[in-house]
Amino acid sequence: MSATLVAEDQLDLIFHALANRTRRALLARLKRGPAKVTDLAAPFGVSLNAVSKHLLVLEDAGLVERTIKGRIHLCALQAGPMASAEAWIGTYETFWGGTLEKLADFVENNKDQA
Amino acid sequence: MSATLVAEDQLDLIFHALANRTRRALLARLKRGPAKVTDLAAPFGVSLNAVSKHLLVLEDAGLVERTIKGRIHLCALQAGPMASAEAWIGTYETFWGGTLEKLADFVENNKDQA
DNA sequence: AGCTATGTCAACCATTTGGTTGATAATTGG
DNA sequence: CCAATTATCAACCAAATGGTTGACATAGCT
Repeated sequence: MSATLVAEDQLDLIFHALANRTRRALLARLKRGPAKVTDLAAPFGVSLNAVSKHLLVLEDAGLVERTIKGRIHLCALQAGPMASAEAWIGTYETFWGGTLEKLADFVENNKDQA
Repeated sequence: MSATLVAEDQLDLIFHALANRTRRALLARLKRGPAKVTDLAAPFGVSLNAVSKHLLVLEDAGLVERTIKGRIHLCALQAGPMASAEAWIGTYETFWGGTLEKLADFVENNKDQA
């Protein structure tokens, strides 16, 4: 357990975690459900060890949670912390314009299946 | 001009640019309007040179645009590329739940001043 | 018990990062 | 013209990144 994480510290961790395409791909894979480390590594052209390290980074950012059962480490997506990142970026929406309207449409069209 | 930037390349640049708190602070400062390099550097405990390098990173990501007028480099916020990052994160909203509703409220309450 | 599968740890390596200082180029004001 | 301002360039440095290979501990299977 770390001490209370200041907002800036958390943003550092999350944005850094997202700044690598292998890690983004891992997160994308985890959308389809939890997976063990070997299965996560399979589709990538990198070693199991490399993936193991990427998972540590993702865990540090709170984006992946691990459940150890025997020798299997089941990794699950924890998207929650991404909300902070999205909120930060959200404060810039005014500066690229027109987005609030598109957003309104999107929300309108997806209200039911939320 | 670089060759066509694949989406993943662009996300690499943007998330990396946002993964540093000094750079985030620079962007935050630029919300209040364009500024020259010296003025941008002033509030930070780092050298002018360090800020100069951070600005290069931000320019690479397309988040800052520079207008050179004499010896003054006027730096302006270009938030546009953040939309890609927000869109990417947006595909995870389903996984942290309840956000679509909050979003709907937000959009409702800000429709007028959009 | 013994082999195999799972995953981490440790050491190593090249490159990048974020910062520094000092020198240099260019513009501007007295 | 000279001095000061603005900002980059170049070299350097310690630390972090992203990757590797090899060794190790644990857990299952036969």
